[in-house]
Parts: sequence; C-alpha cells; structure tokens
Amino acid sequence: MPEAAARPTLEAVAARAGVSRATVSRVVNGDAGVREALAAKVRHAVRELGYVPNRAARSLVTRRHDAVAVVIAEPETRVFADPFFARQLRGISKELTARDVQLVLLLTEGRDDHERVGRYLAGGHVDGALVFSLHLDDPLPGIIHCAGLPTVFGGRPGWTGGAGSVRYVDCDNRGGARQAVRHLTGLGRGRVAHITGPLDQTSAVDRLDGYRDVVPDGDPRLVAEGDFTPAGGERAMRALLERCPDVDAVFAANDLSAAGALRVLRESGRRVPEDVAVVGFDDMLPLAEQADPPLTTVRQDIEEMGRLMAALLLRDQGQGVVGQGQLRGRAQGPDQGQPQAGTPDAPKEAARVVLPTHLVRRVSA
Amino acid sequence: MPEAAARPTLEAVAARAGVSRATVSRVVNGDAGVREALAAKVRHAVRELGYVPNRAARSLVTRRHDAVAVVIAEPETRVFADPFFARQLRGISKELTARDVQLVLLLTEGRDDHERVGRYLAGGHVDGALVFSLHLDDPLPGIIHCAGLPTVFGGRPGWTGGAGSVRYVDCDNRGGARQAVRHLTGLGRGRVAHITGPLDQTSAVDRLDGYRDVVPDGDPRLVAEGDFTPAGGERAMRALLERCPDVDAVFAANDLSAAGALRVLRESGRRVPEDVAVVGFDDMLPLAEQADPPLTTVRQDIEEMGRLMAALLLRDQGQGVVGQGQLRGRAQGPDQGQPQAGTPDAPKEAARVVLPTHLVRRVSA
DNA sequence: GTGAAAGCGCTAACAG
DNA sequence: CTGTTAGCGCTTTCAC
Repeated sequence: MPEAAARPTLEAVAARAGVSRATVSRVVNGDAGVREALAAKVRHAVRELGYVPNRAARSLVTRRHDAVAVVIAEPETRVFADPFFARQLRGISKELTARDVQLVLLLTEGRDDHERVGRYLAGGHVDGALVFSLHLDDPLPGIIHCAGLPTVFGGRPGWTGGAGSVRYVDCDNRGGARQAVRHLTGLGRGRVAHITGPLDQTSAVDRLDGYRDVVPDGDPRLVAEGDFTPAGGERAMRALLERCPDVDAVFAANDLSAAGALRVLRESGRRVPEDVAVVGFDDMLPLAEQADPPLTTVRQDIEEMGRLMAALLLRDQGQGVVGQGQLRGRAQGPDQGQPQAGTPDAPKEAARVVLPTHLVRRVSA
Repeated sequence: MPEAAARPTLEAVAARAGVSRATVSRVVNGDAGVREALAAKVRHAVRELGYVPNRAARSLVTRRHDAVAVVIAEPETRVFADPFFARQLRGISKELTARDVQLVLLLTEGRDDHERVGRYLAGGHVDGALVFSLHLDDPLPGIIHCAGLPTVFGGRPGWTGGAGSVRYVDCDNRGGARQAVRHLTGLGRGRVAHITGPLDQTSAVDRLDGYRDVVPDGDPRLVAEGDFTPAGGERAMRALLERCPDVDAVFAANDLSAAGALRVLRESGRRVPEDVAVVGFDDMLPLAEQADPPLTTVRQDIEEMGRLMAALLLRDQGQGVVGQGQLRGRAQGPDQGQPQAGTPDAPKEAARVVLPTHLVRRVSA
C-alpha cells in the first residue's frame, strides 16, 4: 500500500497533551481563545508526534480544499516555446505556497479536453482557477464561467463576460507599445514599422493598438503580421524591407520576433540602430541582453503577474487580502454597478489588475 | 463562500434511484456484481443529478488521494530556458489525467524550499512523487527518500540510494552519444570534438561518457565544457577552434549548444558540414529543423518519458499496470536481491526505464 | 476557555 | 446480489 504508516491524528495529539480534540483543533488552526499554557502543551505534542492535519478530513467538513487549479490551454502553442508561462507559474506557485494552497495543474490540448476540464472545475475539487487561454475564440473561458468557480485569467481574455464580471491580471500591453513607439519617434525616426504578434491573442492586438495610438495615420504597409516567433519575425521583417526599403525603425511585438528581425536586418546589410532602430517587448532574458546588438525592449514583470493572479483569486476566499499597498500595478476596482452581495453564489466582483511596463534602453534603439 | 451550491451526494443519488448508498458506490466505482438493471438506474440518476464524487470523503476512508506531486527543483536553471520540462510535464499530465489522478505541482528554489517540500511529501497529501532534480549534489532526492513516498525520478538522479531502490525514467544518453559520435567518425572525421553539458548533471556526464566510449583516447583538448545554453555553446566552440583549429566535427551535448556552435563556426568562416560536421542532442523542435544548416541530432521522446514516469509510479498504486508491451524502452527489472516483500513499508522495487534514442539525419552532419 | 457530541460524504465489512 | 452499519479525521455548534 502506498500510504505511509499510520500518522498521528488529532486524537493522538489531544491524548498526548491531555486536552480535548477541539482544543487541539483550535490551536492548530490558530483560533484565538486558548489559554497560552494549554496552547504551548498542544504545540509541543504536535511537534513530538510530527502531527500533520489530514486535508481530506478537514476538507470534508469545511468544504474548502485549499487547492486551486491552474489551467493552461493548448500548451504546444506557446508554453513550450518561451519561458513566459513558466515564469508566471513560478509567481503563482510562490503565492500559493505561502498560503499553503495546493497548485493543481491542468494542461489541455484541443477541444476534447475542454469538456473534461469543465467537468473537473465544476466538480468542486478546487476552490478556484487560474486560467491561461490565449486565443480569442477559445471556448474554455465560457465553459469555466459556467462552472461557476472563482476564476482569474492570465492576460485579458478575448471573451468578456456578459456582466463584465471577468477578472484578470495583465500587463499594460497598449501603454508599453506606446512607450516603445514614442521612444522610436523621439529618436527622430519617421518610418516606424510594427511586427505584430498573432492577432487572435489580445496581447498582440493591444500592442498593435498602442502602436497605432502613436502613429495613427501611418503607412499601413509598415505593419506586418508575425506570430511571436523568431521565424515569424524574420518573415515579417523581410516583407517589411521589400515593401518599404526606407523603414528606419521597427517595433516588434515581442523579443523573439525582434531577434528574427535583427537577423534579417543584418543579412540585408542594415546597421542596427544606425540604419534601423529596433525595440522589442517582454525583456526576455537572456535573449534580449545577448542579442546582437543588445535589445532595447519593454519590460513586464511576468512573475509578479503570476503572484497577483493567485493573490487576486484568494482574496475572496478568506485566505487573506491583497493589500492596496501590495498591488504595484493599478488595481482598477469593482466594475459592476451592483455588487450583488445578496446572492450567495453571486459572481465575484470584477477586477482587472494591469501591471505597468517600462522601457529598458540598450543598444538597438 | 467559494464553494458552489450544495452538490448532490451519494445519498441523493441512492434515493433517486431507489437503492442504497452502497449500491451507488459500487456502480460509481465500477465494482462488478451489480445487476445491470439496477446499475442502469443508478447511472441514470447520477447523470440526472450531475453527481460527482466528493474526493475528500472518499480519500478519508480509502486513505488514497489520487494525486501525485510533481517536484521541479530550481526551475530557474532550466525549466524556463528550454521546453524540455514542459514537454515532460505534458506527458505526465496525459497519463495522470487518463487515470483521473491530480497533478500537484511543486516548484522549489533553493535550500529553503527543500524542507518545505519534504514536509509536504511526508505529510501524506499525495500518493507519490515525480521528481526532477538536476544536480548531482541536490539534497532533495535524499529528503524525499526519507519521506518514504513512492517516487520516480526524471532522469537518472546523481544520488543512488543505498539499496539501489531508486526508480527513474531516462533516455539512453550514453548510447545516444555513441550513435552521434559513431556517425561522425563514420563520415571519416578524425578530429571529433565534444561540447559537454554542465557536468554536475548526469545527462551531461552520460553523454560525455558515450563520446569517450567511441573516442577512448582522443585528444583531451577536443572536449570543452558547455552548459546546455547557446551562449555556452558559443564559448566552448570558440575555445575549441582556438585550441584545435583542425577540428572537423563536433558533437554538442544538446541542440541549444549546437546552435551556439553553429553560429561561431559560421563566423569563423567554416562551412557546415563540409569543413566541420555538427551533431546535436534532443531534436528540439523547431530549433533543430530551422537551424542553419538544419541540425543532425539525437532524438529522444521527451513526452513519452513523462508518460512513463507517471505510469511507473502508478504501477504500484493499484491504479493499473504498465504492460510490458507498452514499455517501448527496455524496462530493466527489479534490481534488488531481496524484494523485501515482507515489510509493509518496504521501498518499492527498483526500476529503471531507459528509452532508446535515435539519430535524425539532416544537413549538419 | 474548554470539552462533548454531531456529523461532513464516502467506502468496506458484514449480514441478509 | 443488495442493504445496513460503522467509522475515516476533522471542525463546529453547544453546553458546561
């Protein structure tokens, strides 16, 4: 049998400490109102016996699980291509660990899995979900919404719930893009191109919007669609050079594309930044630092986004509070007219946390 | 409160179907020996009510959790640098999902976390652990061993338990390296260099050993230490070119290093494969395919390794059997003289699953 | 403040 | 074959 030898129960600790189970329970759970003398005895017994609470038993009565699901849709696409998710996972993991909440990982690939995940989430096995869904047409967010589980999305989901009750953590993609493009125009560049990301992802769309904010009536030929990969960046850069040989600056939607663009520019004999200035997005290390030339880029704190997702989710679970002071980004408050506090199962208040970005100047622009 | 509205219990289903809880339980758990007529009624009621078993309640009595921990040590090092872990995670996830077992992810960084992880694993919250520990001096394996939890390692751990009771899944690093180097010598190359991985990892050591198997008394200057990164590959390649300008082939310990080597070779004016033939390891896509020139490399099935880790772990848990037919690799049987079947808490039989590798010929060699 | 007692939802003997 | 019964280990009223 896999289970380890009989571990001590509350009962055992109680006997050892000469008190009742109830008292031990109180001490273990930090309930105030136990005389310090007793509490000390209990703590001693706990340590002596190596007592660890049985989560299942606790869960059975509290109806909480101290576990949240992290759902990553279509891993192949991107999880495995860049360190983005991994970093975010780490932030999540840190926050959950600090609160003694389990991280249950759910990887999905394709439609078949959606149903399974929906069932799992609706099954009441976890207290909430952190969801990464990349594509605008992903049905997963809708499914999860129906499951009626507290949820926080990583990145603005394409799907915007009816009541605006969607909660997510994102970085300021649009503002970051503006910073990047303004930097380029500030350098005196007049032909600033943009290599987009895959436009079925909100982050790519937002960055494109930011570009357009600054160059509202730019030459449309200066925009080439990429896909967040180096290969896509190469393709886009080639197209750009062909269409507009006079391009003197490029804002790439992420560092990976920028790397591809850099390569093509070099091949074409352009000097960076003298002939063409390049700015990326993400500050993906070590890529950005070691690019040739080192890449000027827009930094976002990915790990912090993960931390905040977890914090935001747990805020409603009586696990603690995300202090305003902790939120480095701007936490836009509730977004609903009616908090619907009356309904027991009311959807959680909407909340968007948008973390700031900032430009990291290196050599490429 | 986060928990959803009262979900139906066994009791409710039983009432609906007009049978006893026990019967419903039997049907739900697939116990044979329920008359089909009744079983059908029960299944119907289950569907009608949307009944989902309460894992906590079940766990409380079965003393199983249907959950396994996946422990990834020091994520920064590598998890986030290449898609390796992510793929393996996916294999694990698939296998666990198929068996309805939860994947609890534990990320650690540094010594502080070791204790916490040890406590968690010893705490009896999961039925087993899948552990990735990269470094030879990592204390984690030892800690986990002490926790007395069924464990399977990803990759041969540096730590070899006293009784040889360590279980792991790995690819045939040494054999793969031999294939690579033999291919190079078969091409008539007489000065075959090796760019190693970080030598505090068994995979790097094994690949070096494989290289030495084929070139037992090669020029020691033909071996340069890398670290599995492109930058490390560049450094090593530069050193190699300086020490041995006549090098005519390179076996890089992974594709990432190979990419770095390729870049340096190009810079130095060498043609690949004409002047210097290059072979990598991993067949990391799309990197290997899109390298310039496309990289000849040693392929290992990473996702399958993950699947097998999970399968191997669950084999002892009464969850099913890893049929010999399923094991595509060679599953070396138990390794202990005494199976120690008498002791209730006897460590699980040792088992090493070593998956085969094979050379993928492209252009670089 | 502390203890006694009643379950949480499920499985696993054991009867029938 | 099916139902009855007795807990699994914990939290939580409710008395004291």
